[in-house]
Amino acid sequence: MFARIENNVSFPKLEQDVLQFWREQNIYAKSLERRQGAESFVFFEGPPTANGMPHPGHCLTRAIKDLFPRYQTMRGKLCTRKAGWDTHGLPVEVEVCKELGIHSKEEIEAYGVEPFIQLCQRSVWRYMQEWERLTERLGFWIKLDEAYVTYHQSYVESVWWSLKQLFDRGLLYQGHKIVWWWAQGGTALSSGEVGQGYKKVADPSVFVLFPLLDTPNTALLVWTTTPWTLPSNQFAAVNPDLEYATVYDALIDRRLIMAKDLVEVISAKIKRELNIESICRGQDLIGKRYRPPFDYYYKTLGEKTGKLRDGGEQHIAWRIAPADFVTTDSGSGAVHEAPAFGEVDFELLQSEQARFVEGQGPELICGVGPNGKFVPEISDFAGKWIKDADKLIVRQLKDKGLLYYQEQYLHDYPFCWRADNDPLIQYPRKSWFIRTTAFRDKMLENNRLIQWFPEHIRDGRFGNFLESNVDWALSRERYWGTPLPIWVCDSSGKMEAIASYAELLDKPGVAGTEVWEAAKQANPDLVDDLKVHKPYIDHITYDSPFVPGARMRRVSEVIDCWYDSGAMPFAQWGYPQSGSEVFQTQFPADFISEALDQTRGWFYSLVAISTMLFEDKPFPRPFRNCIVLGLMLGEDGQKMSKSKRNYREPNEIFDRYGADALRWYFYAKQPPWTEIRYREQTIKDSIPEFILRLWNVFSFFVNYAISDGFDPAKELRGNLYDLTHAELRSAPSCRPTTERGEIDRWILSELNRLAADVTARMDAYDSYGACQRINDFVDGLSNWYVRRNRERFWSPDKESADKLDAYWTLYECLLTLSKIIAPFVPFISETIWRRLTCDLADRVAESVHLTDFPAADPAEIDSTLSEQMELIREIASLGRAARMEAKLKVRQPLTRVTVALNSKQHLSWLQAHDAILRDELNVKAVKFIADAGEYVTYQVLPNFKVLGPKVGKLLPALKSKLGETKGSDLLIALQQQGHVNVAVDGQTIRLEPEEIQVRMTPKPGWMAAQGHSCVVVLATELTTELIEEGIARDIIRSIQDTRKKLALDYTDRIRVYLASDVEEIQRAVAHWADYIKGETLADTLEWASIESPEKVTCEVGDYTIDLLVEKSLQAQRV
RNA sequence: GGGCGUGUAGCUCAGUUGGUUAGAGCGCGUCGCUGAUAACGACGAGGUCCCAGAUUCGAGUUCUGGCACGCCCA
Repeated sequence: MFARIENNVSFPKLEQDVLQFWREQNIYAKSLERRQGAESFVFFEGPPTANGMPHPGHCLTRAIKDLFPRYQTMRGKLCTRKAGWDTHGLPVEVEVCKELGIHSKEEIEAYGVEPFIQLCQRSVWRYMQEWERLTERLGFWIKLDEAYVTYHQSYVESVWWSLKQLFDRGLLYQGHKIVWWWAQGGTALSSGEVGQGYKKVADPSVFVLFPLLDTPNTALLVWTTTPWTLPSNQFAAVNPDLEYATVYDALIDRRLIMAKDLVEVISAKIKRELNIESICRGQDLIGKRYRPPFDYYYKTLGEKTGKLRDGGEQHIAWRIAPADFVTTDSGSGAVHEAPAFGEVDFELLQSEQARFVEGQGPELICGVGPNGKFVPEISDFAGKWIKDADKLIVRQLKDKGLLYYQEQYLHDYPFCWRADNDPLIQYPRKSWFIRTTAFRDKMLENNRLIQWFPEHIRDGRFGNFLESNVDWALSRERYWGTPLPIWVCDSSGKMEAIASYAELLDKPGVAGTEVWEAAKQANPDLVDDLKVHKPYIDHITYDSPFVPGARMRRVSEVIDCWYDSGAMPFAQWGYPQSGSEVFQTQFPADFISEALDQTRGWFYSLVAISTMLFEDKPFPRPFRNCIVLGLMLGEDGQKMSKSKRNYREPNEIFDRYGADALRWYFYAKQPPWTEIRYREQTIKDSIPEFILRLWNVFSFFVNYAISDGFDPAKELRGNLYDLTHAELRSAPSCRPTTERGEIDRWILSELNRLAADVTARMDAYDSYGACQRINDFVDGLSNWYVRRNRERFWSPDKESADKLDAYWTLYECLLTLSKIIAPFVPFISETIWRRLTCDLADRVAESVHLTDFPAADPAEIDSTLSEQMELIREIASLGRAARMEAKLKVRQPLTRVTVALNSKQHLSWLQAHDAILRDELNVKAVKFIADAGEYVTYQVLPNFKVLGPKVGKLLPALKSKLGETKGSDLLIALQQQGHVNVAVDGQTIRLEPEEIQVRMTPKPGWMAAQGHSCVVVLATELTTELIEEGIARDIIRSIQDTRKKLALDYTDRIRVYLASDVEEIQRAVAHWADYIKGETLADTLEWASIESPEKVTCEVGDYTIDLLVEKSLQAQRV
């Protein structure tokens, strides 16, 4: 027998019980065992960093990540889910620095790299427990105890192996990267740090003359805001698509070239007329040589030329180059290029280099040292701090007659966030790169095969990013990260890559391992994985294979931690040192999901690495389907922020509303890729809207089943497991669907349609659509099936086939539904399943998560019945609307409603089911009519979708023509002839029945409501009899209300005393006494004068009546 | 400055290939039910679909140009 449902259900409490059950019975492990040998559904976990508290955004990611693996597991796939943790990188170092109260690299070095990385290693687990607790509490099933960890030796070695592949294939190279550089601190800053330090400052803005070599007395007018970069000038850039003017400046007797659109602006600045002499396109200026303002480099390299790739020869520098970033927003339309001090400028250098034969093109010129002071070659300013040199440089320009105009320029410029008087400069640093550009087309090709949700990511954000791919700057001059596994010969500079620690130890003459050994001896608790990290790994050297007597030493850098996470498809298994077999079966992933910010992060690193390493695989894209989650905002629509407290902590949400409420909110309130506003109220709402509604149906079933002794366990026979329809049929009293009543067949049909629809949508990764269908079904189950069938459950005949049908039908609905919703709301579904099967515990799946996802049985689906039921629900709804309009409450019986139908399709079915409408609308009769000319006017409209393509421009004319014709005449003609001819603009159009649509409008004077497929008309006249019956029902309602206020049990019998002088009421009571007594379980119904303080006064129609209700003694004896 | 996205009811959001009454939930209002009861149901009001042009017989939906907001990159 089922256990009674407690009155005050607490979902968080239920969830705790479920969690305990899952833990004790290892349900997750069993769900995997059950699928051993089955086809895989591969899921990759994008590793989070556990050095910060998890917040609601992480809950969303983890909820989505849980949904599809659970679903696919129930669908029969084997979906192992290996957790992972991202542990390297700058954020970890920053956290540790904060604790130590230090900032710069010097301070880290002073503190000691060895203790520093030991702190880093411990710091990454700081919030581990919170993460694990949240993961479990949310119901995210993943193997936490087998998690991959990016600092583990096996993981690092996998990464090394992959880098060695790239190195050996010539894809890993050293080059320059322009970084934001803090000269005083001697370190590069991350973009996040740079973003923190912008200030508004005034810098010099100078217009400088670059005299052209081959055009006499003519100079290019060049603009810059950083005079200190002029000595390092290599090019001048113009936009080839802009128009440039040659103007004559009489005052200095020179011709100047500048953007045509800026002539006026500049003329206004210098306050004199500039006459345009000629105009050309920027394209025509490309290649012209000029003399730079300073000749520190020009004097040796100025005449140097190099061979071009496509033949010919050209000067390597100091000529005009094309650049589309040049605009006419400010300046002169020509820009000075010092590639050392700007990223776009550096790119320009690279594209120039690319035009030359290897080794013949321009080299980077950098006249400033890492300390921000000029190098000795810049003899006039050597040793000067760059900003201090600005003035001197401008003065020199003036002396040389090259300064055309100078002003102050107000703009935002980044400063160091730790020392806010130190300006940052863009500065070239040696860096390691991966030649990803060589794989651009392959990556694009792979990208095209990925299913992105939403779709626009593919050609939008991600596709664009790939299109404009630049080589991956891999190295970081930091401490806590995967060391770059490259050793350099200290004599020849030749290099090789190492794939594992063992390989390193096998090298001839290896030395330096004692540093690690000593550390381990001093502190045996030291994690062994640290031996492949800085500083220990840096001490390991070996004999150079290139130069006898020389040694190989590791380069100092670590790598970008995005490379770590992008390597997870193989590194999580330690491949290829171990895990080859499992890697083969677990690549690529069927499904991954992260938020939008991972587009250029994890999604890119996965695609890039897999494309480069697994070219030979038939399927080198690392994942097939990817849901890109929207960003989550706080309650106020702003970014979530701890300090603003604009969101409630996940743990509090779990305690107040439960994990299911949160999950349902994530899945059912919006598609996952939209921006989500995290609102506590909306999370709370998912309880009454869905979870509680479902629970009420379940509780209704259980409580009645208990009182009626309906006990499936006693009847079910044979092999049971899933309690599918077929298994339920083993019970003798469980009749075939075809033998059950129509409403049972209807809800079972809906149930099977639901299973089919949810399967289709989930297979297409449309979780939002799936939830909408589930919601619709639960609504129909609760507000139509249960409501329409309550009386069947109350029926006193416990053995009647009809009553048993009702029980079996509702039982099946709840069982199947619990399986369908299991991936979404795993807790309540588990509770419902287990309580519905409590007496079958050893004969069926112990957990709903160990069942198969319900398969729809097409034989159970009756789509005609669905349509019919929908229609009758629409009619009932329209009838209520009409009553509302007429201010006739449902308690007042009426003689008749008339339903005018658009189509006769379901007429006979409706006629056979008028009892439902009589009951729902409280009327004595329902009349269906096809020709409702008496009540409505017909308006005939073209069927636009069909006629649009057929008649095109005539459509508006046809529409008004149809409007002029009397609708009912047209319809009759159509019915009689099968078609109708309409003359429009001199043409005759033959209309078929399906080419028109009919709209009915109630005629004035009737109480009617109009829907899509019918009009419902109310007969509003009231007879004495109807009024009396209405009064009786009012009285019943009042008595029931009083019963409730007296807290009577629903089986208690009562005595009722009434007092009223109104004749109508007295007549009504006399007439309907038995009915009233029956409905209210009253033994007696007497007129009396009531003096008791218990007396209640009720409104009945236009009058009032006094009532006294007493519990009947007789009843107490029963 | 560039790329991408978003803009629909008081709020949160749907709206599939263009088709003529633009939907849901919450909130609000009115009413009902009282044997699912610390529940439940019905009905209603509420919309210049950001703006302006264009394409089309027809645009919330397609195109162009704005505006606002967000994210990423510079």
